[in-house]
Amino acid sequence: MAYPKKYIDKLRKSGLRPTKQRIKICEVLFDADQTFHFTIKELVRIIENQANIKVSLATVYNTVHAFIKKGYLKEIPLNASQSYYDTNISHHHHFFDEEENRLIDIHQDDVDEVNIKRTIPGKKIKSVEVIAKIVSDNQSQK
Amino acid sequence: MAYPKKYIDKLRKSGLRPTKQRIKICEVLFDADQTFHFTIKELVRIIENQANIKVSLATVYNTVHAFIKKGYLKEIPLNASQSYYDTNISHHHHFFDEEENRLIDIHQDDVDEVNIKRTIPGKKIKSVEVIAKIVSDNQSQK
DNA sequence: TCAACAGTTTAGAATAAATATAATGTATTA
DNA sequence: TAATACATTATATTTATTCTAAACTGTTGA
Repeated sequence: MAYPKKYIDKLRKSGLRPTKQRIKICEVLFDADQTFHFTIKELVRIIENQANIKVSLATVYNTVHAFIKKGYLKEIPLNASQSYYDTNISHHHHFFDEEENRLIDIHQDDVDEVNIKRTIPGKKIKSVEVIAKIVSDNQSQK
Repeated sequence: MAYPKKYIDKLRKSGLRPTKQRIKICEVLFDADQTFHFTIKELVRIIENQANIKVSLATVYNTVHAFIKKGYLKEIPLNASQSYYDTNISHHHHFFDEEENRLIDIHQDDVDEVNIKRTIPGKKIKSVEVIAKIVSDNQSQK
């Protein structure tokens, strides 16, 4: 019952009741000293490794999606076989290393503001994401 | 045997032998007067509707992936349940309308060049894609 | 031209991510 | 604290994608 208030609030605001499993998910996601990228499977594995709480895949999916809807997490647009999520919800972009299946943050300061001149009637822009795919640079410029 | 030479070449350069099925795939993809976006299922359906050739999913997957590897098609980075491909391989970007599951091209001229100041040692940038998610703009600014 | 080979097609099976289901359990409220 | 509404879970389902192996076809060279 001594759940951290900040996580109870986060869950409530996301339309979820604070439960043992969900609090644990919050701890893993939001206690970290750095933001990080994860897949659902990885998140389940982290929880299993650092707590004696059993959390089902379904609960993790539901909770993560509720947080995304609320804006506490972001999904990273990528054509990978699994979905990747990000605890860093600030405006930033990504490198994706296809050879190592690895995501690397690009800070907002490292990319000029992306200014889209075209508009679509009746629609507004919700988000703008830059994905830069990187590969090994074997032949350096001779 | 009267297959168009341009498609025989395209297939050969992609490491594939020209076959009836693959030529048909080429015709659907590259004869169109406009570039377009598609999923594998849609492509199979188009072929079935406009030809009396039976093409299996596996053949379409293999051929599309060979073309992507060669650079004749592009995969669009998106977290949709299916993969979306693009016959427009020129440098351009996309709106993705999540409400209607619809992709819209943004011409290169409509976005300032994305200049990434950060580099990753040993890696080079292979591609840079901008995805702008759009949603209905109901409450116009009052 | 045609036999032999290497590569191709296909239906169906396998895989895997994501979602749905329904029985059991738990937080909330009055 | 009882009743209710919501959660959790294991399991089943769905769906995209990849794999497989048998039948088929384009290619090569004699």
